[in-house]
Amino acid sequence: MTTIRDVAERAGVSPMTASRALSGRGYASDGARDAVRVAADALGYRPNSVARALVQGATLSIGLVVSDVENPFFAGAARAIADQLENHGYTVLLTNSDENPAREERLVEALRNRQVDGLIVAPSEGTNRHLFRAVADGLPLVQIDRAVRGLAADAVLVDNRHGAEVAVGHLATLGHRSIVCVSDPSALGSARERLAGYRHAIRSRGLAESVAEAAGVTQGDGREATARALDEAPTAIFTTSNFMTVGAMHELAARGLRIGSDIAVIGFDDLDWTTLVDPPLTVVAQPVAEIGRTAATLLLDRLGSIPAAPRRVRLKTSLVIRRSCGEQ
Amino acid sequence: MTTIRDVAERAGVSPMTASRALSGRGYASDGARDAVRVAADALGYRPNSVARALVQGATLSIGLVVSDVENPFFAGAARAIADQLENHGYTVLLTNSDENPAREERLVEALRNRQVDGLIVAPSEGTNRHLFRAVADGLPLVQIDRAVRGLAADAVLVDNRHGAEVAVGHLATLGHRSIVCVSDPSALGSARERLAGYRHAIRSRGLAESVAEAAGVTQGDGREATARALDEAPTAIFTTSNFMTVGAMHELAARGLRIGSDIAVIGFDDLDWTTLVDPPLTVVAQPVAEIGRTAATLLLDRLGSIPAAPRRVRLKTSLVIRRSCGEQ
DNA sequence: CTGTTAGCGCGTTCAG
DNA sequence: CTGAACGCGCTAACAG
Repeated sequence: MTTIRDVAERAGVSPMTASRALSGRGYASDGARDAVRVAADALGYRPNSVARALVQGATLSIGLVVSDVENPFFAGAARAIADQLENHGYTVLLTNSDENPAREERLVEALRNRQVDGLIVAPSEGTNRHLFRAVADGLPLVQIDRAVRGLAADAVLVDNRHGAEVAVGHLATLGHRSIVCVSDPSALGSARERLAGYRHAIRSRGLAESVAEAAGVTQGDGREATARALDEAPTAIFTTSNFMTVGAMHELAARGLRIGSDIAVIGFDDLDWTTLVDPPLTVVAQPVAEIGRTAATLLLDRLGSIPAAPRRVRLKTSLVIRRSCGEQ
Repeated sequence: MTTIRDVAERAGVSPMTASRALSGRGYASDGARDAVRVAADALGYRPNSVARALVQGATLSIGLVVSDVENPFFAGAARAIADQLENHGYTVLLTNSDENPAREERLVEALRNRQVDGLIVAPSEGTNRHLFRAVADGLPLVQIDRAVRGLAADAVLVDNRHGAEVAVGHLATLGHRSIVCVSDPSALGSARERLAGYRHAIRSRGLAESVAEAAGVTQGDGREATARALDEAPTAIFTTSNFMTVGAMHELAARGLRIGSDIAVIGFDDLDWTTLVDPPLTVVAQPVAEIGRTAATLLLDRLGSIPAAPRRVRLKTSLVIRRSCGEQ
């Protein structure tokens, strides 16, 4: 490994001059600058960010904790976050919590040991003392998709409740009176809000509510919950996330129920394939990339300046009407 | 920030004893060990991995460069890689190259500056001198999905050529004589191999080959290529990747062509939704998680021992027959 | 504009 | 089993 000393020596200057010449911070004569650059090039010098981080107390890296990058929602957010942060010189350390608070705690601790300058987390429900600790220690933290109650940290969310209300309202307007909700575990903040939206929409219309709550967040859990939901012979299903939607569709297909005619479906989250199925799916779309970009921007703000009051950004969802409710 | 000195002081021992007690390496009396642990707990001590990395010359982090985490194939691989590496104490630094060699080079350099202990890369086609440099410098490197010619590094691939041959053979057996291939840019090694499989299968049967090569790797590119491919009025389409498949299906839907009856389709890569569309898609499935696990394992091997000859692992694909070719 | 000194937090090395 | 000295590669702070 070639160090800055080697470069300085070859260029015939002191390490400090070399450092200044390369970093561009501080003064350096043009001559020195050139000589150092030439030497660095010749030697294939590669600055050691670890050493720099130790002395400067900043690693230019940020930790990202999602529940699962395989979930297209989080993959999309991760992508947008990484792009935005990389533009500002940061690197993203990616981890998956699997919605497991204990695992999340281990990950957050490991990330903090690595001296990340900030954290973006989709908090699992459970004990989140590690997040409170992080905030208490002054570590910039942005939550996405959900927010921990009482945690004084920024959060980027969507109008889950409203989105669900609009979806259920759409179903009701089409004449559905038996609308069931296939929900992620209500422990999740986002699921809870969507559920609340469902409930409010149902009640305000004097309909009977019926919720099948999944045991977990996977497609399999969604399918199992759907199977239960179908006992009520509903005419419409509202699912609270993409994995629930996939699970529901598998169960419907297995039972030979035709979407759009036998039963209406609205899912939360829009994906590649929602326009590929027949009929194309009506969904509540989330602005995934914008969520990621916003989270990154909020974090960069905090990284760059004095702590302000925690900000909670609610982005808009939109009901994308296609044909899975028998529309048209 | 509380350092190991603070802990040592509180425990009434020297920093060295505290270090030994906490790391478990080297001798430490039970008394000292306990006192140090108590002190560390009380102070909320968090070891500084950056300082440790500087002195030990190892960061316990590895860089992952994929073309796009939003691609479910890479998301799945990334997930498996992260899981496996985390089990061994490593953290994954995630980056997206967008199949852009210049960007890939910047990312690899940035990762190396951060002193990653190893690299897992899905190499973009183009100038890969940065990869040759990395290998020359002795940095453990594992390639996934594709391999750079002449690069002495491990690689985890699938039997692309064979997979494509089997797929095209299946179509031919069903009586198709006009089979078109909607291919990713042939610059990509994986696409090239799949294309070669397609060509071989076509030629060995005396059929006419017809390839529509996409301008890029996105769905949009796939759709555009499909539009061109359709000019030949083929009876079957073989696509070389999941994004190509999505693009093709959009174009077919737009033209009102019914899969399975009007035209047969086989795609490369199996995904959530392939069983949700009607008819369900016949595909060449890749063992995504196994690819990731294997890559991580190869890397861990190199991290742990003396360099051996580069290994090239070819994992098996499998033709999953469903109903998009009019089967059954 | 440049060089010197000092130290980031830890672990290696070597005496005790 | 424990401690003291030293250095990892770099830059902040100061002196020149």
